[in-house]
Amino acid sequence: MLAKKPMIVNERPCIDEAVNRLNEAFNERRTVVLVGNCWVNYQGRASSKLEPGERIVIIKEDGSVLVHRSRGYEPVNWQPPGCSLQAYRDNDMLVIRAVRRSPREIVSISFSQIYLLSTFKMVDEGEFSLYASEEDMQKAILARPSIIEEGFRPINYEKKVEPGFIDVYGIDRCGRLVVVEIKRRTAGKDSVLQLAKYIDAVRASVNREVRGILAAPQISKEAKQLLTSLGLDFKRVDPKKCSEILRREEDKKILDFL
Amino acid sequence: MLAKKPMIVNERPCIDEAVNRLNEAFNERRTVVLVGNCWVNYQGRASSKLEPGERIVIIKEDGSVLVHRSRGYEPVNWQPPGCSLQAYRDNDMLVIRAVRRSPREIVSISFSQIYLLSTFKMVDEGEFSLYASEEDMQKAILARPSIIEEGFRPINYEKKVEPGFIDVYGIDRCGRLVVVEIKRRTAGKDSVLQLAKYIDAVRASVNREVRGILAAPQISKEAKQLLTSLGLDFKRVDPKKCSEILRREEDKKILDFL
DNA sequence: TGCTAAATCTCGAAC
DNA sequence: GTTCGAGGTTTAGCA
Repeated sequence: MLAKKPMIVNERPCIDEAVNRLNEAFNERRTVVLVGNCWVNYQGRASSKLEPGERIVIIKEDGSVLVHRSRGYEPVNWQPPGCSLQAYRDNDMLVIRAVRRSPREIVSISFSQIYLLSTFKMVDEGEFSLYASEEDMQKAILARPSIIEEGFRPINYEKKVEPGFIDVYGIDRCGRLVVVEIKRRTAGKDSVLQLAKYIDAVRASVNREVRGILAAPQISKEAKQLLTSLGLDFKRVDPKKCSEILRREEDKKILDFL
Repeated sequence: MLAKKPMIVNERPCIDEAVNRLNEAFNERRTVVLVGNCWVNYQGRASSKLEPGERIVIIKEDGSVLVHRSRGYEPVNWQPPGCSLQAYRDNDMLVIRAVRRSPREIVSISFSQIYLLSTFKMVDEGEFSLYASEEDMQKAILARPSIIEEGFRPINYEKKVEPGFIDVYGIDRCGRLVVVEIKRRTAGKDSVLQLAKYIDAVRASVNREVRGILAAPQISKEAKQLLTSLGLDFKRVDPKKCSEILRREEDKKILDFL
């Protein structure tokens, strides 16, 4: 929190004070946390109406708006970043209007009571890193192809074919072409169909035997059946082990460099 | 806000006070809003690390946890409803541990500074209604089949075929079978392929002509091309008009009942 | 519980 | 800008 722009906390502010604080916050791109009794209307891609009740509203410096109820992970109403904000009094209500262009969407929040209003500037340069994404799994397979099977040699990745991109493309120990489809979570039928589409595309362009391998931590029962019926293979690949392998590969590179 | 369990607001509380307030809130299932400087670790389906910075943390009465950065709609870290919560002191840090079983996941939030801590009970019985979902569009088409085309007669919906469920299944004015695939938003190539799969499944089971209609508010250019090349049709259907039609049908039912 | 399909999905990257 | 794919997706519905 910047010392020169400290946090402002108001308990049970009157409407006019809240209007001033909010518009000041919108102008200065301060973050807003608001707790109170409100109802919400939304019109845009769909329409919704939320009857009165006590909620938490967060308005961020980038213009994103979140209306949270007492339960659940998801906001009941929201507006993504970049919308224009306005607060005003309407009789005995505080109204916040958040408008997004393209697609045009309007969220209107009307407060009959405000229990808490706080505005502040958040300083946050901290880096966020997520391990074992699908990309990490791909990197790990390229760095250590034996994850797929002994003798597998990648020759390409993100290879473009008609329906999309092949995660990893290579040759097995017998010289057959291999299309590898990677999923970082349980593979479903959609993954099998995706792999099948890629294989069809490859078969249409080369006159050789083409194998398909679905690499994922798990596979659903139905997907397994479909995969088998199509003559394709499944290889269990653990995302955690992939991130460990990547870490080791990074270490190796540093050693090689020294 | 219940009068007997009023909102508690602490600005810059010390760690021990925050620990007490938090555990009290967890026990009493009070909602928590916390603003401060923290770092976050996550381990579960994946792993993540968030370096220190100022964030907003919301902990709801159902045990859901949200860590929000200064920007964006999505929380950077979270825990879905039903996780077990614990707050404790670790040297000069306030630590909040949120553990979920099945899948086992742990989010650990460590605060070096707390600017605002507020706990309260939210009373929220307000109803939420969203208009014009895909289901509403389906209902509207069943109630007024002419939305699709004159002479269209539905004979089934959510009909099971091998790859999934056909939204609406019927017969056109010439007696040809019709498979209708509904999308409440701009239809893409995936929608066309989904429709094509259903049609293939129907064609495999009956020895009759089968038409396919994609019903959506819009269709992407690529999807339109694919659709045309497959000899299928597109019918613009406005979700808003569907909800109006549904409303009128509801009115009619009430009138019929009276 | 597990799986499937939808979402005001969001978000980011590629075209 | 649009389009496409991934997500710790979440959520609801159903076998």
